[in-house]
Amino acid sequence: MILNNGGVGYKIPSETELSVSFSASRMTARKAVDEIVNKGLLKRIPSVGTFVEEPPAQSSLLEIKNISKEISARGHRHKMTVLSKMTLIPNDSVAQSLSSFNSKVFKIVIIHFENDIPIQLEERYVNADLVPNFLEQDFSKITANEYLSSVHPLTDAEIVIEAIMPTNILKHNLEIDEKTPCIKVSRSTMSNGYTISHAILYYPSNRYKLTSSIHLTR
Amino acid sequence: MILNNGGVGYKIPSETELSVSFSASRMTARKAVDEIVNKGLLKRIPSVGTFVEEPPAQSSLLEIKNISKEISARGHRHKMTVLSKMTLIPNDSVAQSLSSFNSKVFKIVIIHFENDIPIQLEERYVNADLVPNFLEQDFSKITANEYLSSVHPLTDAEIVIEAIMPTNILKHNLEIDEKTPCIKVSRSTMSNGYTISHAILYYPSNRYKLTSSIHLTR
DNA sequence: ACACTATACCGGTATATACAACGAAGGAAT
DNA sequence: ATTCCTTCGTTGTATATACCGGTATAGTGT
Repeated sequence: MILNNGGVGYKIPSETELSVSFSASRMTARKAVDEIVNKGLLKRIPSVGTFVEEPPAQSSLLEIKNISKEISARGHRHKMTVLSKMTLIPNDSVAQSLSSFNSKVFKIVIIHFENDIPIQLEERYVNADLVPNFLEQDFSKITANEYLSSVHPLTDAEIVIEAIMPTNILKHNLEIDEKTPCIKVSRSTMSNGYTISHAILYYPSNRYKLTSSIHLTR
Repeated sequence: MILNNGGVGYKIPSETELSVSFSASRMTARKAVDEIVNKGLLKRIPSVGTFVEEPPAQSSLLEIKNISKEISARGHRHKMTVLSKMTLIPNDSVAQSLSSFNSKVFKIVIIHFENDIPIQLEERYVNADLVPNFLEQDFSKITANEYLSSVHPLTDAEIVIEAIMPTNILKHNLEIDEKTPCIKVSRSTMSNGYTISHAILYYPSNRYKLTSSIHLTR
C-alpha cells in the first residue's frame, strides 16, 4: 500500500478503518503501522489519530545535515555561490570512488554563506548516469544534497572526518588565515546499492563545529 | 525484571515460560522481549530460543567507539598510560557541565597508543557521586569508557567535533609539531537523565580519521 | 552402530476480543 | 455566550487462541 494521498500532516485512516479495508484484524493493521512509526515516517497522537511526519532528514547521527535548514534554524541567512560546474571523465581516485567507470561524473564546487560569512566549501562529485539532470538545477534555490535526496532516497552513507590545514583555495574562499585548521568531512551517499554522490565538505574551525546527539532509549 | 542470570550467550526462558512465571499472556511476554530485541540486547533464533547478545558497543553512528577494540581489530597493540588522576571541586565550566554542583568530580588524563605511537589524548571528567570507585580502576586493563558503560548503561550522548591547532601539551604528548591540526571530540555521556562523564578526546590528524557508516535500511 | 522418523518445543504470525485512557465534538444547562 | 457534561472515536494495552515452519531430541527400525 502506498500512502500518497496526502503529504506531511495527512491523517491516515484509523486502525479500525485500515483493518476493514484490508480485511485484517486491527492488531495486524496496528502492527503494520507500528513499523512505519518506528521508521519515523508516521506519528501517533493518542486519542486523535496517526499522521504523516516529516521524513527524518537527519535520521542518523552524525546526521546528514541540511546546511540550509541548519542556518535558517539559527535565524540567519543562507546563501550559496556556485564556483564551478564541470563534467569529468573519471580518471582520478575521487571520481572512481563513485564506481561509475566508463561513464561521466559531474563536479560542482559551492560555497555556503551564513549571513554573508563563508562557512562551508562543498566539493561534490555526482554519478552522471544516475542523476543526469544534476547540473541543470538552480543551486541558489535547492541545495545539492536536497536535490539528490529527492531523486534518490538516501539509504547508506559513509563518512570520514579529518582535521586539515587550509590549502590556498580554502584560505581564499573561506576567508581564513593559514593558522586556522579546517574540518574536512568526506561523505559518500548511496541509494539502494548505487553510489550517488561523493561530497567533500570543508568547514573553518573558528566558525563551525560539528554536533551530534545520540538517544538510545526510544 | 532483570536478566542477570547469565551473561552474553545466555538463553532466556521461552516465551511460554515467561508468560507463566509472570502470569501474563504469551503475547504480552513476547512484546516485552520484543522491546529488548529491538534495542539489540537480545537475539531471537527461530525454533531455538532467545539469547543475550553482546551489547551494541557502536550502536549509534558517530559511534561511541571503543578505541581498544578498534586498535585490536586492526591487528595492532593498544596501550594506555595514565598521565594524571585528581579529584576536583567543580568550579570551572567543564566540571559544571556534569551538573554535579556541590559534589566532587574526578579528572583523569590518559594517552592511548597504537603500536607505541600516541593516537589519542583523553581528558575525562567523571561525576564522583555516580561513579565513586572510578579512580580505583586499573586503566591498563579496562578503558574508562568500558568501565563507565558497565556501571551505568549509556542512554544518551552529545558530541561536538572541532578542528584545533595543538597546544603545547598536545604537541608533547601526541608527538606532533605545531603545524599538525588535531580533531577535538567533546562528548557528554548520560545514563537515565544523569550526566555520567564528559570526555574531551584529541586525535592527531596525521594519524587518525573519524569514520562512520550509516545504514537506514535496517 | 547408524539412519530415519515421530514428536515436542520454539519463535513468527494472525485473529478476535475486551477494556482503559484520553481528546474532540456536540449538546444541554446556566 | 460560556461552562459543563456526555458521547464517540482513537490509540494503548492485555488476553486467549490458533496455526505455521523450523529445530532439536528421543525413539524406532534397520
